[in-house]
Amino acid sequence: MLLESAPMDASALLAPLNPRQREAVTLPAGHALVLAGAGSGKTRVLVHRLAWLLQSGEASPFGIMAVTFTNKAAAEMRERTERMLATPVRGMWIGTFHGLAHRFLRTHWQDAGLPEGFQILDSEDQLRTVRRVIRGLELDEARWPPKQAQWFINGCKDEGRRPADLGTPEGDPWQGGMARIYGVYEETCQRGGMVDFAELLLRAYETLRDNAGLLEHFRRRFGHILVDEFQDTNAIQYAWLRLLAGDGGRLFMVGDDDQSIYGWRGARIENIQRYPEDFSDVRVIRLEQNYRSSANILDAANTLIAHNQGRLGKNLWTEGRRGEPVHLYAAFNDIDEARFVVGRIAKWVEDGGRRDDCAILYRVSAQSRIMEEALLQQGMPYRVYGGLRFYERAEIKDALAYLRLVANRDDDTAFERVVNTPVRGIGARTVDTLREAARGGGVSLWRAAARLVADGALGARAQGAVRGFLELVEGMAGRYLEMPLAEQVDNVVRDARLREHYDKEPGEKAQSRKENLDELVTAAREFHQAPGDGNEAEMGELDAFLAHAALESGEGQAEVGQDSVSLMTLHGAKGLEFPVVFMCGLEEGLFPHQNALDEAGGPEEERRLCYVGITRARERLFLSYAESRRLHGQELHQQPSRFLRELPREVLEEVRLGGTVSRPVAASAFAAADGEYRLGQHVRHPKFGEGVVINCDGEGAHARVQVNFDREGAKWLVAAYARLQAT
DNA sequence: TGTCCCAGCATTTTT
DNA sequence: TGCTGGGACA
Repeated sequence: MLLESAPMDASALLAPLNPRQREAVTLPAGHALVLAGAGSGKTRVLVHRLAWLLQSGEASPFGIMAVTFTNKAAAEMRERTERMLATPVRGMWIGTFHGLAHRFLRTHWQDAGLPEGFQILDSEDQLRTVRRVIRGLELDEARWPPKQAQWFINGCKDEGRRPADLGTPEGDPWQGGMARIYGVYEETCQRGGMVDFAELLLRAYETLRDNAGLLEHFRRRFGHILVDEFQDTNAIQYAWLRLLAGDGGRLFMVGDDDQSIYGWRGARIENIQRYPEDFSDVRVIRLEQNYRSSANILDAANTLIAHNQGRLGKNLWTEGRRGEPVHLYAAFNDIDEARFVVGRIAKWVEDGGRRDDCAILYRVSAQSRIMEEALLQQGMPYRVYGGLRFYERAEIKDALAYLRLVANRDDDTAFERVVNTPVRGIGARTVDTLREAARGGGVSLWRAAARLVADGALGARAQGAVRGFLELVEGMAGRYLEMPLAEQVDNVVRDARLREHYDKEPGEKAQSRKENLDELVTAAREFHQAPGDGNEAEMGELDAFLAHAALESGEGQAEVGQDSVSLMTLHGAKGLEFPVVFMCGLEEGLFPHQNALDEAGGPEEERRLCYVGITRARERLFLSYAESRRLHGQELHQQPSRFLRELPREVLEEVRLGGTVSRPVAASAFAAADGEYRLGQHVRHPKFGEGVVINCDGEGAHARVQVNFDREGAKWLVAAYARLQAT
């Protein structure tokens, strides 16, 4: 690694920090909670803390563990620390919860009760496996939706519960059924040597808990444990940290309860609240000075978040300028909103700004399309974050499934994925037979298939097809043994005839799929196993690559390289910042989202999400809502979001478009209904003339009537609540 | 066995 | 409105 600077001495290391940050960085050994507000230098404190521990001799790299949630955050922390110390840091455990748990399990697979070559199931693999289990149990998928079962299983694992812990489910058939599915799923995974994401954490936790020697070893080793985004930890992650810390360890937790937005996937905001109670001697430090946003933006954020109850409490402040007011735009509809946003970006660029400076944030991904259309129309380059990532693409997963079978013939998920991909005449009927045999014999699909072929128990056609498949994979396994990884990947694509398979697909898809397969070979060529710390068993190259693919699903979209606008969900924006931010769709039901409003704690989490969005902005913040919006092919008329009312009037400024307003068009209109309307009823509007009622919703004052007006082929949007008259 | 069409469904997402 | 998965059909 190339390092440009000389190592800093301790005072140089502390020089750029403010007093609070410095206090946190130089805390003496002991437990700490750093409440780091948005833009207060959270990562900086973590990195400096690492560097300080190492440089002051307080700890050796071997004695430090640093945990994050994303690979990106882990990589950034490592890089910045190494740059600061001007030397690569060896032996330190730095990574994601899942990555570290995986590392632990690879070394201690025997203690964990896993086969040496266990494979990682990503969410999609897990869902397929769950579905297979449900079908195997001959349960009705409508009553036992695989998605919900997956949710149930992961929920249990996140809480540390095994099927045996669920008790006898008298009186609750739903819970009983789910528990049964969970139990069989667990057996299936264990038999196939498959480990899902939640299992990585739970298994690592249990192994440590039940193995005094191991626990003692790791407790002695890691004198310092640093945790990023503490507010996002779930029950098992926190339990694991507490277990590791024991009596002697030191937990250095950094987080912000106001930015907890992952409650819906198991994050426990309570962890951050109970931590000072669980350990008696926790030093709490608040970082409240913000280096990112203008005072107006901070005022908006502070006032908004103050509406939440039970906060640990923080108030962001800045020495910086007051800045522009926060702009608010009330759009007629979503198209108008998009045009407004793009117009403002164009203006920013005209004035010398970069498109890179601008981010469009929205609550649901479905909102991106209308924005994309507007951007496209203006020929403005943009990049949508999120979506399918590289290792999640079908063609990549197909190729990897072959490799997984090469590595582990008992991997049923991989088997099912490619047994008939490319089509080789093994249809649903035959696969059913295989499943039945596997279930009956308590063996994997591979073994069942091998036995059926050997016994000649299949029909002639199926017999040949299945034998062909078995021989194909065995052939691969035999030949690949001595090959370097990249060559194995290259060969698997050729041997399985995947390119030919995708060629049959219509459109441009085939081309991009083939390019992705080429890219996979490149990825394999460039893949280097993360260096261990010398105490670990070395993994095979193929196993390591497969684990890498599951744990780091790769970028969503290749780097564009050119100056472009960023589009992402509010969740996706966490941790980022932009000079210009547009927060769109501030409407009741959309943001806060209706589904969240129906959940306990949902409204507050939505507010935190809004807080996260606001605090992404450095200079200029635009909020917008639409009176009417087309979503899922339905015209929606929602009230402006409650969050808008909760913002301080003084910092808001409503944007009015000068001159004639060009009214965007839409197919229908709503009206408040004084009288009673029926579907199909003809009505008259003073301006738009004759129309037909196509939708009635609600009663009395809350009633809404949707009317279709058709005038000379043109379609019109009527401002909401126009008066109608029955004709 | 493989393909095509239509019904049902649609927060947020990392590992 | 646009995708997915299951069932009907060739």
